[in-house]
Amino acid sequence: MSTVGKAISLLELFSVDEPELGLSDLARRSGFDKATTRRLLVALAGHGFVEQDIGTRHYRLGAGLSRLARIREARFPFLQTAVPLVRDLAASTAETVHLSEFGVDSLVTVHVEHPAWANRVNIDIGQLLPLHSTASGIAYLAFARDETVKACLTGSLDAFTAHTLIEPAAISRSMSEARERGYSIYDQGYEEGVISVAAAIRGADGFALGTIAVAAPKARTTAAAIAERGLAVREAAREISMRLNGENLQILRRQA
Amino acid sequence: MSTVGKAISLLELFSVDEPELGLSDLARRSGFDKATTRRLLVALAGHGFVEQDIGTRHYRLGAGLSRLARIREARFPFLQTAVPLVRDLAASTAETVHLSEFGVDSLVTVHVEHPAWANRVNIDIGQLLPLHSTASGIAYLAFARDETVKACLTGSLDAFTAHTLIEPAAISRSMSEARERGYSIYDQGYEEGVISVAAAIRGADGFALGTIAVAAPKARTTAAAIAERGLAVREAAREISMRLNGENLQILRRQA
DNA sequence: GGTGGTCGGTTCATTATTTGAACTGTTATT
DNA sequence: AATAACAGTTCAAATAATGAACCGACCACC
Repeated sequence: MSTVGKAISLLELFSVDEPELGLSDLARRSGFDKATTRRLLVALAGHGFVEQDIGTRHYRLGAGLSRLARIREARFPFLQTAVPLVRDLAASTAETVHLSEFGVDSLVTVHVEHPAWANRVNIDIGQLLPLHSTASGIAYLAFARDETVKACLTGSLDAFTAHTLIEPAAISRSMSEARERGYSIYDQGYEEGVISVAAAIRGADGFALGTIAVAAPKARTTAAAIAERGLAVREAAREISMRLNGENLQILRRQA
Repeated sequence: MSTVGKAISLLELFSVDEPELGLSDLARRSGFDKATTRRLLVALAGHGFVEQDIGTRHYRLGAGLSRLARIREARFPFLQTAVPLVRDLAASTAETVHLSEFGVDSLVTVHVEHPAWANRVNIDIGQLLPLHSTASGIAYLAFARDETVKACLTGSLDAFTAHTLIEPAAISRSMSEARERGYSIYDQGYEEGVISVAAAIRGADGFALGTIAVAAPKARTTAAAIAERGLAVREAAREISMRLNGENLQILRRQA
């Protein structure tokens, strides 16, 4: 692995649940030597990618990341555009709504709205969603580039529950359905007792950029609710796509 | 420079004005060899820190950065907390309001609200603000750790205009004033014709984390307006600090 | 329709950086 | 007072990064 890859995988050890980690802990979890880990952390800290708590000496993600993320967001206002619609959808469905963006080979959860219920589906920001076993994943694949689909379907796929689709043919069928319907449905593919609907947010080229999804405990979810939510999520995704592409056109026009 | 540092300095070549860059361009600007640049980009792309436009083959900042920034933001909801108050302040002052967070050795602009005026102070997200020559910088230094202040005052300081303070004694005096008043005033220290007021956003330990500032064309700014804005910005900073530290207490309580 | 310039991307012998076992010193626990 | 876990450092050995030269593709210009 390249040194750069090692440094980044250190960053990826941080999560919403464990936002601060000590040196030894980082070394242990990454598998790198303590000296190596420290050298990488110092390099990262030098550019503000991590910062160290003065008191505990623990490390956490730094402001440099916020800076770059905001620059990205300025060019490509995915969050800004989508979050209000995620909120609306969360309000109208009273279930967990989450927004994801495609990165490397899975979907990255970038925003979540949770309902007030005690019994609800909990999703953390930063969580990675596999493509073959989630409603979001299927919705994404339905409008993804051929090479992305192929990369996903070749190689063995993990079965997280008894309901997870691991046959390429079954996944393809599910994708086709999602494409026709405009939204995907996945029944307990990633976790028992959770049913989700999702729709793809698409770029100007028609390919999927990310997804918006509603996840709910299966126990209180009727078939009618699924159909209703499907339409709502499809509508939200369409609206986000439209606003995004409108913005993009403006940007291109300004550059020209 | 470490390989990691090189990779990060590639990322830092992207800005709001130039969010997409080609390989040769990146190599030229970074001073690295084209092959090196490419290797670094591939490593970064492997973790979603950059992505490549399929059409133009240009590179841009990737979704992996958004992911990590959101994880950071979940632990430390600086933006979420501050942005509404930045908006309020922008509405009431009708001037440019910007929010910064400290990173490495300068302040990083993480949010900006611009007024509708054609003649206004323009600030980009991601822009770095020097500590000694901006209202934000002085406000930050007024409540910064001694070592940060010392690091800033030792070494030669750039004079951006004829008004920039470059004497450590003068800067210290300005800091003291800001500390007593609760906000800083800087008259054309970074750019001619711009006058700003700023106040420090402080953590639970009392030290500054970042700043909120109002910047306006000097031509339409009266002394009375400055005083009024000063109080408003101080109040906004106090409110943000309170909300942040309240949140932090909750987080600590949850962990205990 | 050739020609020179630039682009993105690749190769591989040379070179410089990264690595990690062993070390110090500090702090919390028993 | 002993133990253990922690953060951080050192330096010879091992490994990964480097960059000049290369390819093919594309574009503009004479």
